[in-house]
Amino acid sequence: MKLSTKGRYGVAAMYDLALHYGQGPISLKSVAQRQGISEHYLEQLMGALRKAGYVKSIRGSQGGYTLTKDPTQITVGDIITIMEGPIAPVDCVLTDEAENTYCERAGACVTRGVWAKVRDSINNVLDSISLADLCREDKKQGDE
Amino acid sequence: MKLSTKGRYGVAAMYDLALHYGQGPISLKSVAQRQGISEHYLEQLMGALRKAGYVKSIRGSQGGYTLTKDPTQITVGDIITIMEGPIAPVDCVLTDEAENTYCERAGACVTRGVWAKVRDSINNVLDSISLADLCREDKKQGDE
DNA sequence: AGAAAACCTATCATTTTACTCGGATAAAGT
DNA sequence: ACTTTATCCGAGTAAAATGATAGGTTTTCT
Repeated sequence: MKLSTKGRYGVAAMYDLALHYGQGPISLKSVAQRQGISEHYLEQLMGALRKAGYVKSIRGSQGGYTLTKDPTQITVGDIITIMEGPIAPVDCVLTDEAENTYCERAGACVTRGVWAKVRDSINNVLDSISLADLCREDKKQGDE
Repeated sequence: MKLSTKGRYGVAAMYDLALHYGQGPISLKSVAQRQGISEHYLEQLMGALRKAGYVKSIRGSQGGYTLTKDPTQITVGDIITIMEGPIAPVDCVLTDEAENTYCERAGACVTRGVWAKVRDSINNVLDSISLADLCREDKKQGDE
């Protein structure tokens, strides 16, 4: 039940972009340095976020990335879903309809209910936290 | 964020043992057949559960496994923890003290709070469901 | 004795992970 | 125009994890 670096790096990078929201394009080089991530690897991850429409890229010198939406409108759950696919502890609860595709036991499976509850509780947490929330948290720590 | 088969098989097997609790030793062969698991692989998994004290084994003909505690006293969280190690989306929240071991950024890391919340919400769900709960669920479905 | 079962160690094919490498393309400043 | 700074794109790759399988030993019941 571990998150891969894709998810962690994705959230770290998006959080970094949120901290600089409104300051023009931010280069991946600077993001990678601040967050301690391989720049080249991060490039690949940002491609996914760009295709999903969460970030916009500006090529060329002085280029970089910016969020396409306000940090209040992007949740940690959004990012994780893009980076790692739908959150689900087992494939048979990927969607509410996936039931029969993955398990012939179908409705008779009592453990399936457990995994669905786990999925929902994870999603509740992740969807309730926006990038803006993280930025607020950062500011609070800086004040101390 | 997927559970491995270790966790799933472990819960399935323990659930099977719970259904037969009080009926003497249950052979892994029968468990494996009912749950659709490789018998030989399941053997390895049961070793971990035995060492952790959740099951007792009786060797020889007519032997098998039994739970060491009442199904009400064993939670899904117990089993998953044995099979997959402590539940935590990232290593820096394995324990509340793991902070500094895994991340020099330590207290300044705002995402760490997110992972701790996810960890707690998963554990809340898993620790709240006992094997007895699953058996009750099974009976309910049988009645329909 | 013979069968059934747990127990133990080793090996292995496949997949996933977390990268690296090498370039192509694009825009800005000089 | 040229250089620099970026994003963009596809391939390759070493290491680890996963999900087993293989083959044998020991124990106990009938």
